[in-house]
Parts: sequence; structure tokens; C-alpha cells
Amino acid sequence: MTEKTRRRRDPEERRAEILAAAFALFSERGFAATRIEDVAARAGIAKGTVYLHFPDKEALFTSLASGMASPLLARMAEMANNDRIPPKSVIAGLYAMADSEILGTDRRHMLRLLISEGQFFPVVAEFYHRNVLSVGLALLRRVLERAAERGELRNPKVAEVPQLVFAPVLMSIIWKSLFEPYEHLDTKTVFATFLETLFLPSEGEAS
Amino acid sequence: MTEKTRRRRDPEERRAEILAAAFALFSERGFAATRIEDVAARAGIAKGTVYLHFPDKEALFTSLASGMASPLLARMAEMANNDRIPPKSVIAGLYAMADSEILGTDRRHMLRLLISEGQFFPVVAEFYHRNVLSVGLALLRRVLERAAERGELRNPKVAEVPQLVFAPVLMSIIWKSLFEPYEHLDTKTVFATFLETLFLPSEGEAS
Amino acid sequence: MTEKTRRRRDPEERRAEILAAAFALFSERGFAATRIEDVAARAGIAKGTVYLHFPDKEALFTSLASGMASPLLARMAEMANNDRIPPKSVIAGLYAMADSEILGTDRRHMLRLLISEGQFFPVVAEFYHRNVLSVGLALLRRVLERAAERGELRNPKVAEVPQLVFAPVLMSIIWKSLFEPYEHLDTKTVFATFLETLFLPSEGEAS
Amino acid sequence: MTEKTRRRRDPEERRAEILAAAFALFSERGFAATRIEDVAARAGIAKGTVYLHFPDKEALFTSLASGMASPLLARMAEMANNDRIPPKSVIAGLYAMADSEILGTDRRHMLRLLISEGQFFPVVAEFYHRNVLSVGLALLRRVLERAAERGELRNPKVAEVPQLVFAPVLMSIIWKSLFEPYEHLDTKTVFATFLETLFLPSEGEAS
DNA sequence: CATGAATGAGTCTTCATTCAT
DNA sequence: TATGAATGAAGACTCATTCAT
Repeated sequence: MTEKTRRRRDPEERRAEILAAAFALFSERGFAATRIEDVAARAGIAKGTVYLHFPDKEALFTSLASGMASPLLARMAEMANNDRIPPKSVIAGLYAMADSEILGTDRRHMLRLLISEGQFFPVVAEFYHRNVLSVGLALLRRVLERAAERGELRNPKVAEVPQLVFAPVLMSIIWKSLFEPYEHLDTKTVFATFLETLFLPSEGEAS
Repeated sequence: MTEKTRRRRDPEERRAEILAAAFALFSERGFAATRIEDVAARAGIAKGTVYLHFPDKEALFTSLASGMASPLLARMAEMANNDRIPPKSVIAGLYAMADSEILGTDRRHMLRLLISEGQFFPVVAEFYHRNVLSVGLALLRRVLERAAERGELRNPKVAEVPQLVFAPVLMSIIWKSLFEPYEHLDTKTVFATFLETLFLPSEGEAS
Repeated sequence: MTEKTRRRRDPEERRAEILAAAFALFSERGFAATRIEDVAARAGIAKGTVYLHFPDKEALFTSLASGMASPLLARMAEMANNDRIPPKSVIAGLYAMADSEILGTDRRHMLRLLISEGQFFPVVAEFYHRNVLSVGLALLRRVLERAAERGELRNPKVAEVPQLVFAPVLMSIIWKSLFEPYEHLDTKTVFATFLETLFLPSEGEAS
Repeated sequence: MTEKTRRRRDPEERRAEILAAAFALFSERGFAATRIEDVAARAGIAKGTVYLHFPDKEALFTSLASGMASPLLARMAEMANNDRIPPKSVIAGLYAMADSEILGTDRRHMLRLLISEGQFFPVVAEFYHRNVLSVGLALLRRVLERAAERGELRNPKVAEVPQLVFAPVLMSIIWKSLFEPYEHLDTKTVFATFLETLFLPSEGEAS
């Protein structure tokens, strides 16, 4: 009875396990170099079983990519929409979150993967634009406009190019992926410096 | 006359043609999805001929990657080392160059490719770190320090994190690759805004 | 009914079928000239299936070579170890067995293949030395020493060079492979004559 | 003038150089694994030049095989036809020659190659049968018959199976090729022992 | 549902042979 | 004659996908 307890799990759970395995392998080796068989092995199931949950290899990638963003985005939105938090603190919080939740985890590999493969998966790119970027940029724009109104931005025009806010995040992901072995990048300093470049010092802060 | 002049070209020229073909296809489809046979076809030669010039597919990529950076870097260095040009103009010039020479051309695809595949080609990553990044960052640091001394930076600490300078370039490349079809990004505005965020307005400039 | 029973056979059986196909083709054409695809076709399976059972072409050869010797060797050992059989009869029996079981069958092709390719498959050569030759020579030496003690050998020193015993077998294999179409070799006479050269006539035998 | 002395050599000499190179490489690696380009390189010429002297790779092999036997055979014939030399000495001389001229040199590789590939080159096999084996066996038969008449053979019937005489030579070639690294074979002892098995001790010889 | 043996299209790479120079 | 760049057929091996069990 304990023998075959592994079979016939909850479908949703099984699906999640497969995605987790795919995530690990895509992160490590990239899309092309990951074999379905390895994903299956890592998920502890047989090759064919993967196909019971996903029509093909691409679906594995698109599912993964789509499912990855939402949780984090929600938390970010929550923070950004809280008008009682000062804009600078919001952005600081977002950077802290990016640092610990993305750069500090395997998620950064997935983001790199998105950067790498996204172009060849229009479904994914469009999904991200619609559900992540549009939303995220709107949030940022709102926060930055609030900051501009309060006279906290060194250059108020930044509010019109909110993409600049996540440029350092992308740069850090790329650096970590490619060059960290050769030269360490201290992302906390990156974000802190950038924050101080965007925002004037708060009152009571030493320059 | 041009018909059968195909045989026995200058080796250097032939090599360049192959690289050009590989560049086009890698840019368009990525490394894994490009077949040597397609590279050959595009170069107007037979499959086997590619192997007379490059030992394998990887070599094609590494050659390409290595050969791509130097020319541009040299021009950038020249500009950055000219102390008679004010720092802000130097950075403005670099952004202009990035905009026209990278973002405005196919080279941006190659850069994306580097971001994507670099991790799996340590030779390339190390080459870039040593020959491009180290050099480029040193240049930027020098320019930024000069700016700091002259009191032109909004946040002098930026001189210690010169990577921030090219963060918007990377962001733009990624945006163009993935999201441009869905939402246009005006890179000139991106760079202009960022420049104004880094630097205080010059005298005589309107904010 | 036999039509589509092709899928999912007993792995051991499938393995044996592949080896049988490989045996036939290697025998006929040699190692280099045999294509995996042909082996598959002959076994009635797809190319890829071969690779489910053997890691590569070499493994096919080494498996084949290794698996080929034991059965016969065992029977020979049994005969040679039976001290109640007079030495001359033992050797006669071995020759009879070689004649009918090797020279008279496709196995002789395999032996030729071993002679041909063995040098390039050290694994195989060592395997044969350890498991076939060492054992076989020890047996022969024992039999010959017994014969020498009983004064049955024309030249007792032969016991010290038991390799001489199988020299005619190798010669016959080579002859059959290369020259039989041009000139028949009667192996029974070869072995009989050699036997009479090694051994003195038994009592009661006419010279 | 010394510059291009290498070009335009005597065709016969050039041909010989190519054959020598082919011999070395075929011996070392076998027929399939030897590339024409390597033969050319070893002969110090360009790939295409080989084709000015031999129509294809096979011709290289057949030429080589055909040209290899004659010189040695001639010397053997000379010895065998000298009726003043006692038969036993003739055979002893032949073994000595085989030992020093074949087993002791690279020629043994070529003989192994003949054994290996001969089957797939009927031209070669037939050539050898007609020009080497027929001749050689006739010589041996004659010598053995002379020995039989003189009552020097332990088993006079050997004269009817002269192939037995070269069986130990083949065995030694095969042993050296495959098993020498694992166990040394002393060919002098092999031949001496076999000689004493074929022939009765000469008068004045100790057994 | 789950399995994993089987499939075969797809790709890299090699190398005998040709032929313009 | 000699060269060696160019060719392209050939073959080993991979892996996404299917499907009988």
C-alpha cells in the first residue's frame, strides 16, 4: 500500500511539481538544452506523464513564464498603492524586494531566461507586456508622479520614463549571470546609489 | 561573371562572409535554432566549407562575439579619453552612439544574444569582462570622477557604480527585443532623461 | 497478428535481436562499413531504438565480442577437464568442435572480425585475453602436459607452447575468409593431419 | 632555386613515398580510419596530389597490398629452391625470415591488415592467392616432399597440407597485434618448437 | 492516469573526391 | 604537375513526441 502511494497525485500538485522541475532545469541550462526527460526525472515521474499535463515543451515554458510573475507583482502593487508610504520608501522597498526575491534567488535565472527566449515566444512576451509590464509601469508612474508632486525627484521627468526604474534591476541580473564569477557586483549598493540619484535626500537625511 | 566566381575566395573575406551569415541567423533565431547548413546557405557556400574556417558551431559564436565589441569600444574610448570634452557631453555622446550604432542596428540582436547565451560560453563571458567591461567601466569611472570633481553630478556616488550608466542601454535592448511590437520605447527620451538625472543642468540650460 | 506485435518486446529479447542483426552485418561488411541504421532495419526496429539498448556503435561491437566466446569455451573446458578422456581425444574433440561450431558457422566471421578490429578495441582484446585465452591456454597446457607424461607427444616441448594448438584454427579461419573462393581448404584434413603431427599414433592405430 | 626543389619529383619516387605513407597509416589505424589527407600530409604533399597517382583510396590499398609480397617471396623462393640446403634448414630459414622480416617489422601490421580487409578487396585476395599463396604453397610442398622422401618428417602427411607450415606465423601475427601488451609471446620459441614438431631431430642433434 | 519503449525527423560533423588556379 | 578550397553525400547520435500496455 505504501508501495504505490506516489501514483495518482492531485493533478494540480503534479502540475506544480513538473513546473518546479522545469524551472530548475531551464534556469540552469536554458530552454534548448533542457530535455523533457530530465524534467520528468527531476519531477520523479515518467516522460510520458509530462505530456498528460502539458501539450508540448513550449507550453512548459510559457506556463512557467506566465505563472512566475503574478505573486511578486501582487506584493509590489500592494506596496505601491499604499499612499501612506512615501514614494522614496516605496521604490526602496521595491528594490529591496527585487534584491531579495529575485536577485537573491533562482528567480533571477528565470528572468534571464525570459530575456533570452522571450523573443521566440510571442505568447510569453505579450503576456508579460500586458500583465506585468503595463501594470508595473503604471504603478511606477503613479508613484513617481506622486514623488514629483511632492518635489522629491531630482529630475521630475523621470516620471515619464518609469522604465528607468527597473533598468538597474535588469543590469544586475545580467551582471550576475555573466560576470559575477569574474567581478562581484554589490547590488545593494547599486540600488542604494540609484535611489539617491533619483530622489533628493529626505529631510533629516545626511547627504 | 559573378556567377561562378564562387570558388576560391580570399580566406579572410570568406571567413567574414560566414560570420556575417552567422550573425544574421543567430540574431534572428538564436544559437540553438540556427543550423550550420543555414549559415552556409546564407553565405552562399556548402555546409562543409564552414568547417574549413571554424572548427565547430561554438567557434562560430565565440568568434562572432569576440569580434563584435572592439570597434565600437575603441570609438567610445577615444571619446571618453578626450578631457577637453565636458563629462556630460561625453556620456551624451556615448548614449548617442549606443542609440545609433547598437539599438538602431542589428548589433542589438547580437548583444541580446550575448546576454542570452553568454552564460553557457564562459570563454565569451570572460573575454567580454576582460576586454569590454573592465575597459569600459574604467573609462566611465574616470569620466564620472571628473564630473564629480567639477560638481556636475547630482549624486557624486554614481562615480562608484559606473555600471548604472549602461543600465538604460541594456534595458532598452531588452525592451526593443521583447516589447517593441506591443509598445514603442523612445530610446532618445530614455537616454536624455537619464542623462538629466545623472547630471545637473549645465549653465545656460533651461531645466 | 505478427504484424504489429512489434512494440514493447521483452528487453532481453530485443537486445538479443539487435545483437543478432549487428552480428550478421559486422560479419558481412566489417565494423566500419556497417551503419547503425542497417542494424536497426535488420532487427526490424527504428534507428533510435538501438540506442535504447546500447550507448553507441562501439558498445554493440564489444557486447557482441564479449558475449560470443563464453558458451563455446565452457563446452571446451568441460571436455578438457575430463581426465578420463585421453589427451589426443580431447584435442581431437576440440578440433571437431572448432570445425563444426566455428568454421562451419557464421561464428568464424566474428572471429575474423575480432582479429581485424580487436586491436582498436582494447577493452575487447583484454577481455579476450583474460577470459578466453588465459583460460583456454591453461586448459590446453594441462592436457598437453598430461599427454607428455603419458609419452604420447611427438615433441613434448609443445606443452610449453600451447598456442600452437590453435594456430591451425586461425589459419583455417583466415583461409576460409580470403581464399576459399579460389581454392578449397579441407579443414577436417588440416586438423587430422595436425593432430597426427602432434601426437604419436595410438596403439592399435595404423600410421 | 632550393625553394621549390620539392616539387616535380620523379613520379615513381613520388608514388613510392605515397605508398610508404599509406603503409604507415594503414598499419597504425586500419583502412577506414586513415584519411587521404593524412596520407598526403605524411608524404609531404597536398591532398590532391595523391589523386594524380592513384584513382582512389581503394587503389592505394590494393597497390600497397600487391607490392608488399613479392620481394620477400622472391627471397623465400630462392632459399626453398636450393636443393643443397636440407629441408629442415630451409623451413628453419623461412621461419627466421618471417620472424625478422615480418614479425619484427611493421610489415606484420600490413599482414594483419590483409587478413582484416582482404575479404572486402577481392582483387587483393585473388592477387594474393595467385601470386603469393599458390607460389608459396608449391614451394613448401616441394620442400616437404623432399623431407618426406628423406624420412625427416615426423608425420609425412604434412606434405599434403603445407598450409600448416605458416599457421604458426599467422598465429604469431595475430597474437602480437592483439595480446602482446597483456602477455608476451616468444616467437623464436614458437617457431623452434614447431620446427621440432614437424621434423625428426637431425643426426647429431640432441633431442 | 501513468509508464517508458519506440519512433524518426533533425543536426552536427567527417572526409573522399573534384577542380579552378 | 601540384595545390588545397570547396563540395555534398553519408552517418552517428539526440530528443520531442506518440502510444500500447
